[in-house]
Amino acid sequence: MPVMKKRVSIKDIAKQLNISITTVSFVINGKAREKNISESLTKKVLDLVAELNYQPNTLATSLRTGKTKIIGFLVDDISEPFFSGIARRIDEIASNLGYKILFSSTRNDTEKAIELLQIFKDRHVDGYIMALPEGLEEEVKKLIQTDAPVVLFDRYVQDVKTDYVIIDNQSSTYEATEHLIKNNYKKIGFVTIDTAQQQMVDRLAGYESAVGKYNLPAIVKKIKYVNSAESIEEMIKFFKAEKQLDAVVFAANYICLDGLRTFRKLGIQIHQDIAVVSFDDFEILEFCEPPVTAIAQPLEAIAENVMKILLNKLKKAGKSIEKTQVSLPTILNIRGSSAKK
Amino acid sequence: MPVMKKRVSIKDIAKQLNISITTVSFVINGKAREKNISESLTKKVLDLVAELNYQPNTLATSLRTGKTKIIGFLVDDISEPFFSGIARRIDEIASNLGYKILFSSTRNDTEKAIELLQIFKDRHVDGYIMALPEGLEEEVKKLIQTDAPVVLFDRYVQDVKTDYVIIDNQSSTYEATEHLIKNNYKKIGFVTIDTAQQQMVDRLAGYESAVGKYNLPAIVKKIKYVNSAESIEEMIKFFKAEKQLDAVVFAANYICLDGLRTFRKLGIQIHQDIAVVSFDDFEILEFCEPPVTAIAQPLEAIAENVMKILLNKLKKAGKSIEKTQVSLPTILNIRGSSAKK
DNA sequence: CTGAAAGCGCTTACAG
DNA sequence: CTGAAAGCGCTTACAG
Repeated sequence: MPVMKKRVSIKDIAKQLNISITTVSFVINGKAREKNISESLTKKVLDLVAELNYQPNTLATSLRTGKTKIIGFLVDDISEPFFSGIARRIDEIASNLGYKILFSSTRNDTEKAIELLQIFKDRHVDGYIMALPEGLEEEVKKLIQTDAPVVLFDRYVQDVKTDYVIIDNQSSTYEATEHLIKNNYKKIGFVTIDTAQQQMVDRLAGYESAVGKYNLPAIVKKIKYVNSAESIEEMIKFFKAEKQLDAVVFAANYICLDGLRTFRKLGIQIHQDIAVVSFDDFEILEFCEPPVTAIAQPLEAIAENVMKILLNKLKKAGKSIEKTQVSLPTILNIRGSSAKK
Repeated sequence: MPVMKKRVSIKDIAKQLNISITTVSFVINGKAREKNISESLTKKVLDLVAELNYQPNTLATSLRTGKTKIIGFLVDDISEPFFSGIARRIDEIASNLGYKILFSSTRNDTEKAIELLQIFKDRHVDGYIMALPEGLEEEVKKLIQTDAPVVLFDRYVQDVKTDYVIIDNQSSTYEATEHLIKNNYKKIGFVTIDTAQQQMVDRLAGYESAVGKYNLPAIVKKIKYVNSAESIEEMIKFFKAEKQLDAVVFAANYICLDGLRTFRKLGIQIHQDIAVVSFDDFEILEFCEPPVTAIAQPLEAIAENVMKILLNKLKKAGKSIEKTQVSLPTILNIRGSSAKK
């Protein structure tokens, strides 16, 4: 029968050394010098801690200090490569500093998103990182008003004053569209979703200003995004109706993925039938024939900036400090799908 | 200046109603009837709880009860579709029951894995779900001996008696290999990693018994897996050396992915130059030209079985109950890459 | 039917 | 230099 080892507590340490738990606590928290605890006693405590492999109970510490060293991370779908790439890097940075990330996906469900935010609060996370889901604007505003450390990325909301890290969406699609134009494409479509999300609005604006500048028609399809299957249905109709298109820009990775699925269903050949550019770069694009040109977001830089801002806020907890807003450049990875016509 | 709202506590409720916190606690925890608390008082408490939007402090509850309603989930890399697919379903089931999952990736680093396990312990997770990382056998054995609820999946360890959910690896690769043989392939390679992980050993065994039965040669490449780049280097050498191969089975998704990358580098055409079967099915396979045949693991069923077992253990906490071991069947998704020669 | 009190394992202001 | 004690917000055995 296995013995249920009782965890050693700070009391056990104190008792064994015949000192108070106060002293033990000071030593453990590195305040020995500050509190003028003798070197010899400090060493004794540290030795016993090591010997018994004492680990403070984080629950108790958190209850007492109000800090949990947990950061909540909320996105639409963590299994999307854009989000999981950022999540990965954020997790790395956080781990090195003793923070743990609580990852959650809303699956585009506002109800669920609110619930998850509540769970974060319940779990007393120290900070929040979010690609703000639609419908959560008010909740997040309230959250920010309590001086909770919140950093947004990917999207921002015009009337919510907060810290965020985004990329330059408008100039990215402008350049990508111009790239197609310079390669002699003249009927360039733009497939996006029907949303007020600022980053999508900006991407559309970039496309529109590019075709506008060269006096080309703006052919835009806004999908009412529910799920992949319905999205493909809508695209099938669109591409059947717009046979004159010689190129298309997809406004985000999941849209592009559904676009590629649509092409497969319709037997449309990339480049041969239609040139393609994707907003967001992901592995499948390199496996297409020919590989697909993509606007790549700097995942590492986004993650690093988010963490830098958040950690800074965590240090100055409570005090309303200046909001930091960062916009990063993207890279256009040019591949066969957009080669000269 | 935003007001820092102080969270309402059980004390506030009690004070406002002029009753003890004991009574409030009983009502909140649904023990009103059991404790013979009058209906009218119960209603009053519930009403005030709703009005003030009182949420018990989970930290305090956890400290007191020793339960956190958190489950630790540990795999090599959560961004692999096999793991993220399972994670997704597990998260769904857990959420519905008020559990939260702490997701972590070891990145094939034993040190890091041990550290993460320690974090789980520190955070007092109620249970553990793991695709047991190599080098963690001893740690996990110890963990199980403390009667901690642990459920493994994907892999199992011969000499660790525990609950697990796996698939029938051996017969899966046997069938897949036989499928190639029946389609007239005679020089079938098998690319795996150099490991003692039981699931990989079993997959190899299935392949070997199939080629053995049909008197075909066993051409096996065991990669010393470090990272994707080195793995590709090894495969380039292998495929250059074994030009006679007319088919290949990749033993796992990440191996297959590196295999496909290798083909791209070497200009090898799927099916035309070599037939391909992948263990694990993932989206890129459908985007290949032609699409790649794959052994699909039943992600949903794996997740559901894992959770069923774990929840069962959680209920009977502490008591050493019988170990449950489940083996599930796979599905061979036949596509163009393995069509008749 | 309801409540006072102990205790989960910590941290820290205060006292000496 | 060190310690007794209060308190974080809960749950629950015990008492009446």
